[in-house]
Amino acid sequence: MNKNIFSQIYSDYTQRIETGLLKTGIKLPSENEIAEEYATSRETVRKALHLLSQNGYIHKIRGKGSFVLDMNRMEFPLSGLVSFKELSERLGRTVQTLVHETALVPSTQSIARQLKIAEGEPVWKVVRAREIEGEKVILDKDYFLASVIPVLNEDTARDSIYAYLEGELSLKIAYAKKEISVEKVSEEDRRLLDLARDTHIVIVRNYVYLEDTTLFQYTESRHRLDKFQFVDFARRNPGEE
Amino acid sequence: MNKNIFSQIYSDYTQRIETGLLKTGIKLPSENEIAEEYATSRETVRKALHLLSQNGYIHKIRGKGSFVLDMNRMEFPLSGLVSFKELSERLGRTVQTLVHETALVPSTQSIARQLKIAEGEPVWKVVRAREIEGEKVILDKDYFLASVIPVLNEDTARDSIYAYLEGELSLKIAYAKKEISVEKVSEEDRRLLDLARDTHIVIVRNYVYLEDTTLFQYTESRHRLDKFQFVDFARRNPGEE
DNA sequence: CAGTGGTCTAGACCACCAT
DNA sequence: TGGTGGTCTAGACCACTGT
Repeated sequence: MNKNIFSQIYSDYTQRIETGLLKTGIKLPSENEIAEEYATSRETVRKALHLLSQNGYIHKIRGKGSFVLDMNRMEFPLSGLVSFKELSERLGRTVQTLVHETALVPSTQSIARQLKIAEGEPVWKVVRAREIEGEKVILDKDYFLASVIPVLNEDTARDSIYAYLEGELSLKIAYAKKEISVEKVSEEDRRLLDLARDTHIVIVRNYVYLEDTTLFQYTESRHRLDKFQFVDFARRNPGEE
Repeated sequence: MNKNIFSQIYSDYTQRIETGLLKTGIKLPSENEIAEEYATSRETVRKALHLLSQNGYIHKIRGKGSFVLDMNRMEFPLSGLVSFKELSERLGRTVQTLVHETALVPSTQSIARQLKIAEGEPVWKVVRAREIEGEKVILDKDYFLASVIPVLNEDTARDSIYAYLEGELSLKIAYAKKEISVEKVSEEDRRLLDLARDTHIVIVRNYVYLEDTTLFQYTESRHRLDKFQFVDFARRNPGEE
């Protein structure tokens, strides 16, 4: 797929680790051996192994080697930039998406502030409820810059907007900022989700940026308390000690 | 401090960005210029810039240059491996720590499972309530492998255990796994925190590993709903597209 | 001691952006 | 066209681990 040697090595190993072909604790071949195997230089191999290490797949120990970590990678509900569709496939659960709204609307004051645009500038508003095993537990409210996305219909909203953006529009998503907090349930939450007597709801605010640093999407993902989980892997940085 | 050239460059720039000396949107010198400035090779500079990019300080654009990002770095309450003490200093708030317990105890079944040790193996148990602006809103329950930490007294618990571990014991913390969820409040929560009529509480479970992949600490950080916030920065990986 | 990963070099070629 | 970052090379030396 990707012609870069280092990302080929990276995905070869992520695959082997995710499928269980390489199990927890297993020692990888040495950097020199992998370099020889791929007929490349050691620095290129190191680039791939560094990425594996950053993402919690392996841990490198000087003088010893690189070892596969056990990070329960199957349950990464919100880490990184993975979309709901990809997630539900990974989890293999009975999930369904109910699209409540797909419309091109002028941005409200609140949304304009989140997306750092002028009030009234057009945005695509998409409201979707996520049903897991028969219960509506997540409410996703997405807002996309209309200047970046020409058309958006309900079918793509039900399927995967990200596949459409990256596939057909070939928009390049670069990075995102996520904020998690807990707030009081709104009237809309009560109407569109199965909440019983809940008083609070987890809110994940997601700001997504393109390669050219344009902020093009703001998402508010509202999760019922008992169905929320977030997993994060972090490494100690050089500057922090 | 650190004799590595790349981490020197890294911390030079994190400092300049954090202090506002380099503001959002500013273009960094080109990689060749920085290399010349530090009398080093371009690949070494690239290593530093890559780290800056991974941690949300800058964004690199091919053909254009590297630019400082605005990631509101002052409010990173839980990202990475930063400790409460470091945080409170950064936030500059009125914070206080109440140590409720500092004891060497045999591990219970539950704790033994979390730390993957045999039931009964000795662990240091530290229970601390965190008071922010007069309200007790966070309850931290730490468990450390006693085989790794010989002594631990209440003074270090009140100050910073991490400074003690990394400074005096020179333990090297390598990575951590964090899990965030929301659960029902416990009787202990009610006793040690200012909760009013809250029914739920945010729980951050933190598993901390050393350089040799030993799991040596398990922490349960229990946050009052309204005082909890988590911020995360994520980049798109090569394998994900 | 040989083998491992960690850092660094001085080049090279490519893809993209501005002019 | 010249400048930028992205990838890659073929070496070098160092720090650490094992035997």
